[in-house]
Amino acid sequence: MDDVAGGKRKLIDAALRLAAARRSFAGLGLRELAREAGLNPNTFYRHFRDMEDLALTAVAEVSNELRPMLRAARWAIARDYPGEVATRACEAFFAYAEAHPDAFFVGVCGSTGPQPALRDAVRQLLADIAAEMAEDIERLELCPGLPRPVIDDLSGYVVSYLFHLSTDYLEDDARGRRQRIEQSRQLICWLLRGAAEQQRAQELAHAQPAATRKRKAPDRRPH
Amino acid sequence: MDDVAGGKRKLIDAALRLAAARRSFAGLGLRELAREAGLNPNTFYRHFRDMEDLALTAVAEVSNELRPMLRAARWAIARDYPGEVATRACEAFFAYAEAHPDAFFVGVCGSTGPQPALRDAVRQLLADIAAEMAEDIERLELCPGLPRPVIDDLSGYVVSYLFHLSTDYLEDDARGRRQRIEQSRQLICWLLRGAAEQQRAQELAHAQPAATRKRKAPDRRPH
DNA sequence: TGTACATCAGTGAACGCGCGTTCACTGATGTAC
DNA sequence: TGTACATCAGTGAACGCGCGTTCACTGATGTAC
Repeated sequence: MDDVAGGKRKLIDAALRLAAARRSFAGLGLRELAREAGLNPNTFYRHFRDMEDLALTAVAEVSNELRPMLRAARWAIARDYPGEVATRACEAFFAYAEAHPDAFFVGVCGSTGPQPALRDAVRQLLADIAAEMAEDIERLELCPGLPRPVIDDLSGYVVSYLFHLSTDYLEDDARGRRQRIEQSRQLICWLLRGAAEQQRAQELAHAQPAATRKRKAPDRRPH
Repeated sequence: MDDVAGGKRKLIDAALRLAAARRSFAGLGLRELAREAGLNPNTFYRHFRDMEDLALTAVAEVSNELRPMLRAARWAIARDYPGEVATRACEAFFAYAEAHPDAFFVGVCGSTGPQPALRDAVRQLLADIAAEMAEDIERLELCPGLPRPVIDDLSGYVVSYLFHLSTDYLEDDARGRRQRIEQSRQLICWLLRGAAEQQRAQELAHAQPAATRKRKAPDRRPH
C-alpha cells in the first residue's frame, strides 16, 4: 500500500479519509479531494481517469494486502494455537480493520454504493476471501467430516457477517468491540456445530435405510 | 404508505425511485428530485425541511408497514404450517422486498450511507424487527429449550443476514432467488441446531459435575 | 346563503456558488548521443 | 562530461452548468360570522 509515489498516494489517502468520514465514496468531489490532498484539482487527472478509477485502485491495494495477511494468519494460528483458529482469525480480521478503518468504511459503503464497478470489486474481494478461507479450512483440516460445498457455504456466511459487522466494530468502544468479537465467535461456533450435526444426520439417514434417498443438497424447496 | 397527499407522496416515491436506481440516497439533488416528481423545486420545501427529513419519513412508512406484516405472517404460518415457520417467514420477508424493491435498496444503502440520522433509523428498524422476532419465537414456542438471550442473538444474526442479502436477492433472477432463499433456510437451520446443541451441552455440563461453573454466556473471552 | 379572511400546495424568476473539465504553461528528472 | 530532447507531475486561469435557497406571487379550499 505504499509503492506508488507522491501525489497519487496523497490522492488515494485523502479519498479514503474523506469517503470514510462521510460514509460515502459517492458524493466525493474532485476539487474537494484535491484540496484535502493539498494539490491542484488538475493533478487528479495526471493519475486517474475518474473517481471510479481511484476507488478501484484503492480496493486493489487492500485486496493485495488483506488476503495474504488472512491466509498467513490462519496457517500461523493453526500451527501455534490449533483449536482457536476461528476466534483468533476473527481477531486478526478485526485488527486489520482497526489498522485501516478508512479502507473498511469505504469498502462497506462501496459494497452498496452507486458505482457498479466498485460494488463488483468489493463483492469479488469478499468472494475471494471466502474461497481462500474454505481452501485453508480444507487444507488445515479444521472441519474434518464436512464436505467442501458445506465448507464453502460456511465460509460465505462468516465472511459476509464479519464484513458487515466491521463498521459497527470500528464505531464501538473497547467494551463493544469485545462483545462483537464474542458474538462472531458464537455465530461461527453455532454454524459449525449446526452444519456438522446436520451432516451427521444426513449420513446416518443415507447409511441406515436401504431405501434410495437423494444425495447432496436435497433441494427440498419450501412451498 | 399512502395516507399522505399529492406532492408529498410524489416526492417520496420519486426519491425512492431515484435513490434505489443509483444505490445512494446521498447524491440525490433537490432539483433533480423535483424534476422526477414533476413538481417545481420549491414545492419540496412545502413538505420537507431537507433530504434527511424526507428519508426519515420514508423509513418510518416502511417500518409501519413491514413490521406488522412480519408479525402477522409469523403467527399465521405458525398456525397453518407449524414446522415451516423459518422458511416461510423468510419467503414473506423476501416477498415484501420484491413488492417494495426501491425501499429496500434505499434502506440497505442508507444503513451505510452518509446521513447519520438515516443510518440510525435503519438500524433501529432492524433492531425492532429482531426484537419482535425474538418475542414471537418465544411466544409461539418455536425454539423450546432455548433461553431468551440466546433467542435474541439468533434473531439478530438472522435479521442482519436477511437484510444484507435482500439487495442481492432483488438483483438476481428467479433461479438465483430460489438459491438465496435456500441458503437463508440453511443458515437458520444450522444456527438453530448449533445453538440448541450448545445449550444442551452446557446444561449437561452444569447438571453432571457438582463442581461450580459460571452460568449463562460464560464470557470465555478468547486470547 | 353570502362575504371576508386564513391556510396551504404549488409556481417562476433570480441569486451566488462550487463543481468538473479544458487549456497552455512550468520545472524537474531521465535519456540518447 | 556536456548538450538536446522527451517525459511527466504539478500549476493557474477560465469556461459553462446545475445546484440549493430566497422571494414574491397565484389559486384553491376551508372557516367564521
